[in-house]
Amino acid sequence: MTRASSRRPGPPTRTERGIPEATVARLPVYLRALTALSDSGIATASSEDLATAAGVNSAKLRKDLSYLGSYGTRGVGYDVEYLRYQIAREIGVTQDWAVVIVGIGNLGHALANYSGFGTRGFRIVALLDADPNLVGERIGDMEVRDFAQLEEIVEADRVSIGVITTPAGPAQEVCDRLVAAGVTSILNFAPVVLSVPDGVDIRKVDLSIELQILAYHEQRKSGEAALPQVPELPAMNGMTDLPSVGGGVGA
Amino acid sequence: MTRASSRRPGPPTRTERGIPEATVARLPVYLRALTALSDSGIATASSEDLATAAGVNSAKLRKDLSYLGSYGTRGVGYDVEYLRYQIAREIGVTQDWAVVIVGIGNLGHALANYSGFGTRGFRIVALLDADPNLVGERIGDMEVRDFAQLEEIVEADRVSIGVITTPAGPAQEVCDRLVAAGVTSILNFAPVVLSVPDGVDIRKVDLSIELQILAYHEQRKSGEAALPQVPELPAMNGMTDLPSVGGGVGA
DNA sequence: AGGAGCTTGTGAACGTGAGAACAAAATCGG
DNA sequence: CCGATTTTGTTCTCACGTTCACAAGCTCCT
Repeated sequence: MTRASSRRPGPPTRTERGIPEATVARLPVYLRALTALSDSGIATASSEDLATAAGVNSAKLRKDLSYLGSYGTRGVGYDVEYLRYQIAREIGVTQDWAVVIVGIGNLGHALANYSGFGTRGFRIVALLDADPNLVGERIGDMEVRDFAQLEEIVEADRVSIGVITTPAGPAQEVCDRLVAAGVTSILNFAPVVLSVPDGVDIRKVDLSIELQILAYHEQRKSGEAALPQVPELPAMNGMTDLPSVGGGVGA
Repeated sequence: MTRASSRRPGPPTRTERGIPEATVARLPVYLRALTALSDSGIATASSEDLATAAGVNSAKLRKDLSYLGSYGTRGVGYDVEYLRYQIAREIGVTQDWAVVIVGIGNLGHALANYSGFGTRGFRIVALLDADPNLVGERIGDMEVRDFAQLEEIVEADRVSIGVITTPAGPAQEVCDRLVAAGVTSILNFAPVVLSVPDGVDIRKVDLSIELQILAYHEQRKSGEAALPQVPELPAMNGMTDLPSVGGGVGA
């Protein structure tokens, strides 16, 4: 994910279509905040209002928005609808993106059932699984299809985004097939590090990792003193039956 | 999440229990990589091996590990089991953390069904929902209980981590109840910005946002030229029926 | 018309994170 | 026992991200 085109010193490569990655990650948050404000019938909002709604501070928000252009009015604020459209356009959710979900286990099921998908810039065009027992099952108004059909589906529906909700084992193979079929963006829920060629973007969502990060901070809060300083050599006999940490929510 | 205790210049507050947040976020990844190596029967690994398995570069990995102490051997590498234990201890997953899941919709169901939970340092002690139709339903070997019982469950089982998988609407109220009951770490899947008092850690997982970030990059790849430069004033009549972007995988 | 009062957009300072490069320390072979 | 080789731990430098602070610009009131 080396996407910042760094060319020369100065501010982090502004203008000419180079928005910092950290800003890109926040644009969807602003978009949601604007949608909420819009739904409340609010027509204009200051950077302070928006920042509160989005959970960031106002300076950061203003700087982020400044990468897109000057869409505010000094002394007044931002027109909610107008800014919302501009951000949606910048992100690319004014058009619909075709998505396939591969791996219809618990999580794949949950995502497939999630109704608020089609109305948000993304359209699930296929649910795929290699398990013959699952193929044919109906979920909502869709039917699970055979993973073997991947290539023709990607071609027919111009799919550019794939979601992997398989267990860890087959994830890399599924990923390779997706890439070979022409998918260039992948959202991975399997607890493995996937490798993809240049030009393919990949993002990972991992429940176990999130929980472990919380656990780290939690440990700090409760027994700051209960934590032994640095036990140089823990009992070796206990090490083979450690809880097998390191898994994930693969299916 | 202002957790770095910055006191004076120099390297980012090393030693005395101050591990940079970016490093903390990678420790679980290393843990998983070590577990995989261990399962393959590999006893020793160099920083290069580990870095490859974890999907980072070796300099970063060595620096990250150096915050924990000197657990490697120069000229040799790291003892896989030993390092795994040290990281697990640092994160805090050598003990078991009690977790409650609130909101048993599609996603809550999926998480509840996910079997590989108990063996990884986290133990689901309750599935809660306010909907009487759901209360009593069996999922695996657990039964959905009434959200009203939250306080007694948190107290009885010393729950410190809560997972919110409700829709956006009730999420803040659920969050407040969790905090009031004594939960100090929250993992939020609802598509809203939750506010919590100091001392409570919160992390967010949001499918919509991940997809939107992918869409942004995807848009760059395909029509670099198809994208109009900066349309200053889009047709106003089209703006009210924009796809209502900004939702999430709230349930 | 002109000044008071807001609010944006941005330049500059600061802090954090990443990567290159190398000295220190361990093993191994002769 | 010593030098060659390997690999860690750490230092230094650069890039990135965040925050402060303020000039520029807009509206409204008198």
